[in-house]
Amino acid sequence: MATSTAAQKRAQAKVEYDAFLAQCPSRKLLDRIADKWVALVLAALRSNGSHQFGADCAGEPRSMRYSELSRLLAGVSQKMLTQTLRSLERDGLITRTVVPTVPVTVTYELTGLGLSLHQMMRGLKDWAETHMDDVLANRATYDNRVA
Amino acid sequence: MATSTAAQKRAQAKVEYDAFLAQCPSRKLLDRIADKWVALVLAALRSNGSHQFGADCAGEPRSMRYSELSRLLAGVSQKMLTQTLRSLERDGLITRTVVPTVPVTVTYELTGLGLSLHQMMRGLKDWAETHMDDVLANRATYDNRVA
DNA sequence: GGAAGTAGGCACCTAGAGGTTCGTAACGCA
DNA sequence: TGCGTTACGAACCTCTAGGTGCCTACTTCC
Repeated sequence: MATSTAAQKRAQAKVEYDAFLAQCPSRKLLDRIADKWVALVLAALRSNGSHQFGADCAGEPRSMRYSELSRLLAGVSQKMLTQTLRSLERDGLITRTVVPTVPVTVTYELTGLGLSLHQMMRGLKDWAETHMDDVLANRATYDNRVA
Repeated sequence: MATSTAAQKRAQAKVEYDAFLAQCPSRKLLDRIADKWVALVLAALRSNGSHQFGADCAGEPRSMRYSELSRLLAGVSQKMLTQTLRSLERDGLITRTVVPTVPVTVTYELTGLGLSLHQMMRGLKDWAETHMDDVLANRATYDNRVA
């Protein structure tokens, strides 16, 4: 039943392309850091209590408690914080250590890998801060032209 | 009615933090490049027909036709391709030029801004390629410990 | 003359990201 | 005695990014 050749070839190409994407490391990385809170957690663990996204980074990575992170990233729900921390730990980007005090204390800290990732994110941040205004300006004029 | 102080203060902090996030340029950039096809389109416009994510970039940015992109990024639906291209054009990252031949021809090309963004993305890609294996290895051992 | 290409628009549908709420167990504090 | 904290787990709910399918006019190839 070689009904359609062109359509079938497209479908074939699509499958192959999807397979290619599924194993592309860059894509995996994008999926990782695009999680809403990942970047924030990374930045927080690198900071010392300030809210600014990357305006600190002076000194070595800090270890932080769950509740401390929760307060710092005020917008995060407890569920998402837990989920994000777990996934980061799973990927070896942070370490989780439990101290059995009376109310259990859990601290999180960046690993070397996490640190290097955050380093990379700073490059991203730099680009954002230097070019994002242009982007927004372009967007505004575009919208005006259309509207 | 100062019923609850602690809970209210948390709510307050959350609102402020959300407002802070809403205007954070880094976050806007992340939202931008995390769109499923943005990175692929950028890479495609920078390539010359190869599928490899960034394995080319030899030479100046190419201009590409809609159908050409559609074939190259085999997995993308027409809707998403159109949508992605429009939003990229809106942000001044690519240009769209219509040539009124008999079947209208539309070509897309990277702008300087788009080019610099792609440059930044390459840094991301480099990180991915050097460190992603570690991440995946960590993930595997973590999963084994738990399961 | 039907299939295919050219560049999309429009409407509907679904899976999953992320949020909300509730509960825990043991303790401090007013 | 009842709220607050510590670090979550489980159920439930919502919203939207992204996918699918169908449509257009016009043309050209087999």
